[in-house]
Amino acid sequence: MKHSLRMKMNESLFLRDPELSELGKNIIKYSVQLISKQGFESFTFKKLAESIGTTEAGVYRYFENKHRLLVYLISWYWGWLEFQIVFQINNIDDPEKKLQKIITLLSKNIEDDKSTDHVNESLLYQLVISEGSKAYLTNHVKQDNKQHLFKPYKDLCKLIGDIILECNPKYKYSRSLASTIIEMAHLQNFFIQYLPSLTDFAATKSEHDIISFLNHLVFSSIKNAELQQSNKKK
Amino acid sequence: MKHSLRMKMNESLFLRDPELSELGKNIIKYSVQLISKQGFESFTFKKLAESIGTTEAGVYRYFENKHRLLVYLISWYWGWLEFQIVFQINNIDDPEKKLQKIITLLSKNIEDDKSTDHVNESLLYQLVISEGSKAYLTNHVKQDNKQHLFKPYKDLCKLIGDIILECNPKYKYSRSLASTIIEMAHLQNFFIQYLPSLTDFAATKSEHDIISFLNHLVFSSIKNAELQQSNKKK
DNA sequence: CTATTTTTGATAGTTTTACTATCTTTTTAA
DNA sequence: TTAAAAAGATAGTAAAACTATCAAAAATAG
Repeated sequence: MKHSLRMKMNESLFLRDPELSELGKNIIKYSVQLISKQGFESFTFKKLAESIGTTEAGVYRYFENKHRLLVYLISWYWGWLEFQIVFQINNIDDPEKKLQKIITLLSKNIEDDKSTDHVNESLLYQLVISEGSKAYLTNHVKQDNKQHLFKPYKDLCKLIGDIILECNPKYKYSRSLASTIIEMAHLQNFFIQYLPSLTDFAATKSEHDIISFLNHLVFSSIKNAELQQSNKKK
Repeated sequence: MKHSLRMKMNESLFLRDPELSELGKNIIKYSVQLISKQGFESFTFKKLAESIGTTEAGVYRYFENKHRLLVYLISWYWGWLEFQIVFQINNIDDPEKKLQKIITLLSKNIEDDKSTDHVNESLLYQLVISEGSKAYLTNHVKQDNKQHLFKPYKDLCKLIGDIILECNPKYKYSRSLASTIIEMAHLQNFFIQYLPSLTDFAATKSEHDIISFLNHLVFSSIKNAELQQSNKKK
């Protein structure tokens, strides 16, 4: 039997729920294509409307502006990823193994998930790598945050943070380490593709190197209790 | 005696060197003000021209477009920061102490440096925190990179990476760790200001916590030799 | 199964942004 | 002191980012 996965999205993100109509689903589908291929800056509702075969006004009925649409796509991704993570670590007891699994899921380009028809996760992963931080790097972060637009990201960060605490309940930087893992998995990926000299992986250009790096970084830090106090004194 | 510091900038960044005229210096000065206060997206050459008291065309004589101006400002910052770092670690022999100094310089909001008249470094630091990654998160990274627009960032990354290797010549991820330090010092700063639940520092909102976190993270990883091979097998 | 509501399509228009062009005046530097 | 370079002033274009309106089509409720 086939299962289909549906995210429940924050309603302030859209004017009309795009998952409830063909046009809406097309807006999602084609915006992922266009943004992942040409970048968010050169993406316009006009181009989107043309590639769908509707009009600009049609798109504006679903999304207030292109930034909201971007945040929608990215939130969708975080929600989807959290589900994948929860699913995949479900039967694992060892928190360290959980964390390793998470690092892998964050670092590896994913295949298109057939249970979500209108979203190509592989393209969406590239989109989140290149455009993800633009969701919050705006002068209206505070207002957006008040509307809980970043909840999926925060939830994921908390989930990972809590697993870090399972590994070492005395670790003091669980949230910051969690956000570091998330951001760095993506950013090292971006650097490998476009600015390889900012990484050590120019030769192989392999995600496995990112995974090794992050595992080493994360577990060294989590397991190292002694330094946590002493650094402050220096 | 007063010293004045002058960065030599990549000439593809501008059409006319802004450091060589009053108008040019004003473009730098006021763009830092405007972008750091209102954000890059709402920044326009028209607003800039108005606040300087010149015209849009005047600004276009110096910079091709606002993205080039942004990259100019950010490159200037990386160049300036590298100088600060080289200056401050000059008499330090212990590479670990050097690295600690660097982490501190990256994480702490800086005071306005009087040796650079037309640039307010404190504002520029906020600008780099919020807009820094927009320099390279574009669909024209590759072309920009071919024009060496990101050289100052890469140079800094190499500088830090080399010091990491001084600490432990066998450490395998010096570049990636260096870019992680740079990015995270800024991003945790951003998160503290705008999305504190992504950090562990919501209570104190203090840069010192970021410094402690990064020190712990970095030195745990650098000093932990054993894990470097074993993780691959898992 | 028809009447009513909702959604979409088609068209048009406004304001702002991102630029380009041109000409004149002022400043600078040989 | 004169020519070259820079700055000021003005105008204009193309595209982006919306808003508005009205008719056609589709969904749905009674």
